[in-house]
Amino acid sequence: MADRREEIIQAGIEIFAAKGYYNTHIAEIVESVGIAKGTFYLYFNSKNDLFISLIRRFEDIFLELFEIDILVAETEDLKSFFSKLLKKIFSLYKEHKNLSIIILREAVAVNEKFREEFKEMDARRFKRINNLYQFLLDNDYLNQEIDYDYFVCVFVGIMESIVMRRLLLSEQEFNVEEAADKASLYLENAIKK
Amino acid sequence: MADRREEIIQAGIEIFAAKGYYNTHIAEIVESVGIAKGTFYLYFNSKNDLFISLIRRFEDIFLELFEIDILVAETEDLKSFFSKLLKKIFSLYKEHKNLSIIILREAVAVNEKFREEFKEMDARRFKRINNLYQFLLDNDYLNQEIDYDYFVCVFVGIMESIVMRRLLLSEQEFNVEEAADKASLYLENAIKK
Amino acid sequence: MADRREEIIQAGIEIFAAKGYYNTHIAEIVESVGIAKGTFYLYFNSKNDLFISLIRRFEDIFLELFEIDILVAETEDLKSFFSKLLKKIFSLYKEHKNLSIIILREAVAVNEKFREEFKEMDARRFKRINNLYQFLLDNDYLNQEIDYDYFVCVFVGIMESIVMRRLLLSEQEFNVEEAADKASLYLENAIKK
Amino acid sequence: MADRREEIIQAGIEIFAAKGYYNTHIAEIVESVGIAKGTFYLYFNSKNDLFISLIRRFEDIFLELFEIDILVAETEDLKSFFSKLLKKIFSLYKEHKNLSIIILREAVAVNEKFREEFKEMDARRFKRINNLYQFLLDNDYLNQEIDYDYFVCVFVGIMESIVMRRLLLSEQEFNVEEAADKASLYLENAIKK
DNA sequence: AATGAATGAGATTTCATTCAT
DNA sequence: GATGAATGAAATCTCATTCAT
Repeated sequence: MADRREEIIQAGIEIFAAKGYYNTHIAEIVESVGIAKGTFYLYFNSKNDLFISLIRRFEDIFLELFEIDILVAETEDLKSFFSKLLKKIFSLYKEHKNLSIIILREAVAVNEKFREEFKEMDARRFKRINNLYQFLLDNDYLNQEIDYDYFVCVFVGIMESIVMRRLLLSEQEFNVEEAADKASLYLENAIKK
Repeated sequence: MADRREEIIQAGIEIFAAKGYYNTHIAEIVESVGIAKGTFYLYFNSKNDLFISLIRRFEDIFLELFEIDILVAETEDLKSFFSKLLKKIFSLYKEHKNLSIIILREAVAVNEKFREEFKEMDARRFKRINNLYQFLLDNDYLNQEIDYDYFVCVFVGIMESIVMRRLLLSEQEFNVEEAADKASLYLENAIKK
Repeated sequence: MADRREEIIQAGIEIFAAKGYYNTHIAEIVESVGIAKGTFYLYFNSKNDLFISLIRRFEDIFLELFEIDILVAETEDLKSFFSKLLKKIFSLYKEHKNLSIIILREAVAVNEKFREEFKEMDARRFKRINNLYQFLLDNDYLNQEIDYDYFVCVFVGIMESIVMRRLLLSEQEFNVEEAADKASLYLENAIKK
Repeated sequence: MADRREEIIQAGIEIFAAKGYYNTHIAEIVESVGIAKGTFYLYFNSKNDLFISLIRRFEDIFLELFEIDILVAETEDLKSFFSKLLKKIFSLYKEHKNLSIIILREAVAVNEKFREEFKEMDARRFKRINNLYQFLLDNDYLNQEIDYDYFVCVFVGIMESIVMRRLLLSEQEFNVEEAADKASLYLENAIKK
């Protein structure tokens, strides 16, 4: 029986990703886990509450991504830096595909409450990307005309567009290596001096 | 009384954008228009039907965007080309902010049916961006390492990320000129020879 | 344009028979006639009113059936009497198949109001069959053990059962001659001295 | 609290019989049972579903009717055979008067789907009456001019006509003994050699 | 006479949540 | 902790009828 809460979260990830928030019913989740409806409410206050937990779960998992210290240490040039970073990012999205679907497709749409949650998470993410920006600045890799806010927008935009269209909406196997390679080429060109 | 159908569409755009598909109820739409519930169903078969109409409306409006012939004619260099194109794009998104919210935030999330509708539209959009790509190729602006699929991903990703974060999720006034300028700089650098 | 009222009645007969009272909508009737909804209400007070008119129409058409004087005049024996009578009856049902469907299938079911209308009609019909009964009695054809009420029940029951199962529910062509022949055999045997 | 499903079925039988399918609303059924609307849908998928269940219930109850083995064993002559059989039939209709109303009055009328359900049931019933026919044939009771299809039509027609007019549409107490006696007289005469 | 856009009461059905066991 | 029958507010959609033109 392990951890009931975790079982529910896993079922939630799978079903929310497959059907979307409003087309997922508590009945399905509890059936999938093999528990009674009442039991669900011992572990979560509401359907809403479970969904928020999934957003948090996403953040927990993707938190480590921008701990770039290790990357930095072993970086020789800008292209290989981006390539390594994107490989990590894409791999994580691929590994947690369902959770990614929930975040990229559902989280902003569902309702105002989740939107706020999402915006806060996005802000925290942006802060972390700041580390990356600082690193690039400090190492004199950055074209001085670049400004921070737009750099993050561009970086996240390219990354999410690839994840969305190559991984989530596509029926073909997502090739992490190739995607990282192609994208890093754009990024390097876009911002190098 | 003008055009009832159009009145309903306008109300739909506003309310779907504000509350999302599932939190928008026919009752609110008809109240907003000032008609009876039954009247709504004279013009649309269902809530679903109205939503689909909004997706189509978006496509109609944004169709012209990638008719780049005029742009092409008056283009001097790659940066000013992108800048002009993005100014047109961003202006249109800003002008149709609510419709944009519906497309970028709701359309993929609501349900499988809309997702299909959205994917088809996305495919048509990508085809049109092909014109842009061909133009760049023909004019020898493109780095030969660039491949088409990723170029479109990057282009759309940057564009949508800026629209999403600067226009839709931000509370501040969206500066079209600035956004087009910054983004075109990245794009030029990213793909020029 | 002939007679609007009659056009509506004809459309009503066809559509009520095909779809039943509650699955027939005024919209369909007026569309079939080629008039506007409002026009319908110039000729009938309500959907109900039209349906009542159809019940009356049935009665008008079937009224002549039990004017047996002519039959009586030319009758030689009981079997040929029944056979001739049933031939007339079955032919009329066949000719007015849709109206018959409405009476036999819908009229009792629809609602309390129609039920009353139907019961009254049934009573009038029974009275007319009385003529038949008197004729048989007067001619000393009837077994004395037979009583009137049950004779009518039996007569109408056999007749309607054949109409219902052979004409209305069956997909095969209804053979009036055969049906009249078979049924008259039973009837003759059942009541002859 | 006994059996919720059964309580709903009993309420359904009563109310459908009194008001007909389209004038019976879920609200009335649940109020009559004393449950909430949602509870109804725990036991039946729809109003339709409940109605189908009632048709099936009718068939279950009336299934035994044509198990004529016992009757056959104790039969001396044709008249007393019919009389006993009809007594059983009429008693059952009387006992389940409301269910009988639903079948004889509503089932064919409501809609195409029920009509199919009804036709299938009618076919099964006819098959069972075949046993009766065979018995009569085997015992050399039947006039050889009689053919099967019309015999069933006549038998069912007489029976249903009596049930309809004497039990369902009449306000007077239905006398089973008398009805069986009268009808069996007709039947015997109609088919005996 | 004829129209048809508009009405709105009311029907069926859904589903997150509760709570007595 | 676990259950699952029961809830009931609320949503979508229907359609006979009206009435200003």
